[in-house]
Amino acid sequence: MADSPSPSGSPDSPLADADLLRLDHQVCFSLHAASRAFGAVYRDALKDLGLTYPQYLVMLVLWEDGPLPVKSIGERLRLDSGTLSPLLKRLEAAGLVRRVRSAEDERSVGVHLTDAGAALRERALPVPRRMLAATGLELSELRTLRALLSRVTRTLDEA
Amino acid sequence: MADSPSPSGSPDSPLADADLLRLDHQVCFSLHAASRAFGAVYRDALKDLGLTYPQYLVMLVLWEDGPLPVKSIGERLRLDSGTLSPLLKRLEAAGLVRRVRSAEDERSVGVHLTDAGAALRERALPVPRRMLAATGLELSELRTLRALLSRVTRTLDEA
DNA sequence: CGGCAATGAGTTGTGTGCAACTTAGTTGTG
DNA sequence: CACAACTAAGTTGCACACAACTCATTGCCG
Repeated sequence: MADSPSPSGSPDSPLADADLLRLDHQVCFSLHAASRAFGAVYRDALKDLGLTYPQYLVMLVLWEDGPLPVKSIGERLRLDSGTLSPLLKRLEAAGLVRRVRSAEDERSVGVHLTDAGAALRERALPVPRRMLAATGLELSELRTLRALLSRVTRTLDEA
Repeated sequence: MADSPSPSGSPDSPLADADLLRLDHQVCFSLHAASRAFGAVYRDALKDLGLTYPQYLVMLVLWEDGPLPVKSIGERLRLDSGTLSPLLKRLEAAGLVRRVRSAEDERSVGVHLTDAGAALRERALPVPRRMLAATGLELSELRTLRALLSRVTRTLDEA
């Protein structure tokens, strides 16, 4: 993963196919690898709470915005029911969440925090600081990273 | 995913826990989401080749550096044998790869491209350009992104 | 009103990703 | 040489992630 500068001339000149190929798979692989590296550190940080990283993301959404239908959680986290249904079932089995069929629209299921689920927030508070420290990035770099990633995701989703 | 600026004052001042929490999960979630968004576009681009994205990464390594033991592939892709063994078995079943037990060290298994595996490279060549275009990023931004991600991964792996 | 497309959740099947373990082969040390 | 420590692959079990599907409910349109 060393920084191998392109062999082809000046900074932003048109690149040869071979260089493009290398840059592409460096970027995509870096993304893939970074995502999994984060996962590993989160796994460790969340071990005591009994949460996986995707479960933690769902809890974050619920801690911030109270009871939500499965659909809305899926929109925020970019996840479909095929992923969320079993995940929420596990959170319910762990006693952190309740699922309530909506009265107005019986297709919809609202996800509510239990007392235990709400209480877990306190124990989760130190996690972000620990994660940010583990990245070793400056705040400005984090913001750059977030902005680039958000933009890429938006663009890719349109295609 | 809107850019919600921190409510707490100046650019890089110490942030409150609540802001940190938000920034943390914005960064980590962005990474997670971007990785999956890439996966979706790759899935489409690789459909015709009959490869998944992780399988494509393995093929890229083999196309670049010829026959390699499973161990080396794992080091480059940051994957362990638990992931690689079944993946390689599928590539072998697809006729793209052969696994050969090493004679010098019988613990080691070398992964070799078959003729079909080597030939597949031609059909994979247009994929990177298509992916880079789909990101909508400038070359300089791609380089920034790659550099940041590589650094974060390295730092996280040390922890 | 009746029927039919659209919607929300859930299920099934495949493919990662990783921890924990097993198996077989190798190396270092007394 | 013997034997413990180590190493490379593979296996097992669990939890995503997503495509493709089912099922029930809702909304719309003639």
